[in-house]
Amino acid sequence: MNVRTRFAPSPTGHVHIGNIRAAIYNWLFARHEGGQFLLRIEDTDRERSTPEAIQTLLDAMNWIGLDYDKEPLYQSTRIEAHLEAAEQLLSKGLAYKEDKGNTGQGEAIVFRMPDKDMVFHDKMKGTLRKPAESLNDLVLVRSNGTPVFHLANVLDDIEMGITHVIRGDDHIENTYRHVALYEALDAPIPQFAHLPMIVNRQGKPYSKRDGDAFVGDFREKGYLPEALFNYLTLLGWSPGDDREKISRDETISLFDIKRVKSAPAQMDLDKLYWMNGAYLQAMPNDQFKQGCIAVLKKQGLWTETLSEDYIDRVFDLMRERIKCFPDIVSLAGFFFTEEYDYDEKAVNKRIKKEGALDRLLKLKDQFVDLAPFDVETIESVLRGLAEDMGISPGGLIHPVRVATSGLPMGPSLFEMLEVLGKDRVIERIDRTSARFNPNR
RNA sequence: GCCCCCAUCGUCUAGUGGACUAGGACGUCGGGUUCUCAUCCCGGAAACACGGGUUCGAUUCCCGUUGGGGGUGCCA
Repeated sequence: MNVRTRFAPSPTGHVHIGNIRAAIYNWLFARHEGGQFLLRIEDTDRERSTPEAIQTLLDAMNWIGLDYDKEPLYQSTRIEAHLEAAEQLLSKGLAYKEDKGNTGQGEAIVFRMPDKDMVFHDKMKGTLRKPAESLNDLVLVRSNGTPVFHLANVLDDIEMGITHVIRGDDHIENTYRHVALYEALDAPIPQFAHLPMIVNRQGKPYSKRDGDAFVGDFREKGYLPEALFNYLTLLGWSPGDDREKISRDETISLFDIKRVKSAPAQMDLDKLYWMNGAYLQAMPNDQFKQGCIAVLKKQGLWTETLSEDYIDRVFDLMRERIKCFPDIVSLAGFFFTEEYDYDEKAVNKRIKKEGALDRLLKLKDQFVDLAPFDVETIESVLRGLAEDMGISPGGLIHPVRVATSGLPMGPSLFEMLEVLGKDRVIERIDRTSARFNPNR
């Protein structure tokens, strides 16, 4: 069978995370089956469907890696066909005109639901049925002459030759009615699969009010498209074994719509963050560098004069500690500016303690004449001084770290100081000392 | 109200009548490695919503209850 699926969003300027997941499943199914994945843009709401909104949609799909076959079909080009089909249903007696009297604009065209229980087979949920008496007739064309979603949706799916409709399970109710429409239109009925929704912490459908509801939100926060893709893929589906980090190609070959869960799933941002870290760790060095640099530039921390050697060494130090590109700013910003912030708690604990500054300055004195200023010499001087002072190395290590980076944690201190360089280390210790000296 | 869908650790899930003292992952807690953080390693706590059936035997099948969601639009 020649499988053909589609993604049919209405462009609103944002792409909802639930919609993109539905798109992903359609895409995966089509790719797995060697079929086609098409895009239909439901742009009949001219108010919202601006060129920018459409571009946002296309960008989001491109970013997360959903390529589509053929040119997108714009629903607005199909209105004539929709109206014509409604007329035909009318002439066949399968629909009727009605004026509820409250519009004053004319008569609507209403589809007469057949007097029988509606049944369809859902690829995930099994056989679904609904009694005839619970299905009302369905408006196809409004009294103002515009076709409604149901008519347009079904007609366009027929036009595009869609064989499998994979969508959110909020559409189950519609499907009973759509099936009746397919029959009335004498068109082959596609297979359906209804995905559970993505819900928020309260178990309610994920909405924009929950934040992080749109693809763009994750992109802006520096998430990797492949990580989001992988995470979303696992939100409702699993390969059946313990694999979790699964490449795109592997997912395509493993994907089975029958293995999609039928219960709603909740976004777990912690796990997404973890997965992003897994992809970041696995990425080639150069790509990692470029990603970090992009964020630094955005934050105004980047200077073109930095030597290649310096940035390589910084990124080497940070490589294992970063799970999302923006982390480079909070964890390593001090490598790129003298105006780094001091962590208040760390300062209280390591700098403002009795005698801490004196010890720090003594260490600085040792640094002044140190040559070379490298990991080995720094470490031996520091440990030697600690021993002379009768304190543990940590008694010096922690204060220097806070003084030179502002942070209570970070990369290996000796390497960090070496990369920073002697002059800057001394300067930073002096500056810190002046700033927090109580006797000033 | 009526109709439809759903129900395993906090979260994502494995599980399709016995292999389950219910497995994995994220998170969390404890320990180890270490100059801190991260990584890594070891270990712990943590779930089959409830009640009836069916069966020699139910997480697994059926019914009901409860809870959540959706629909019942001239919205999509």
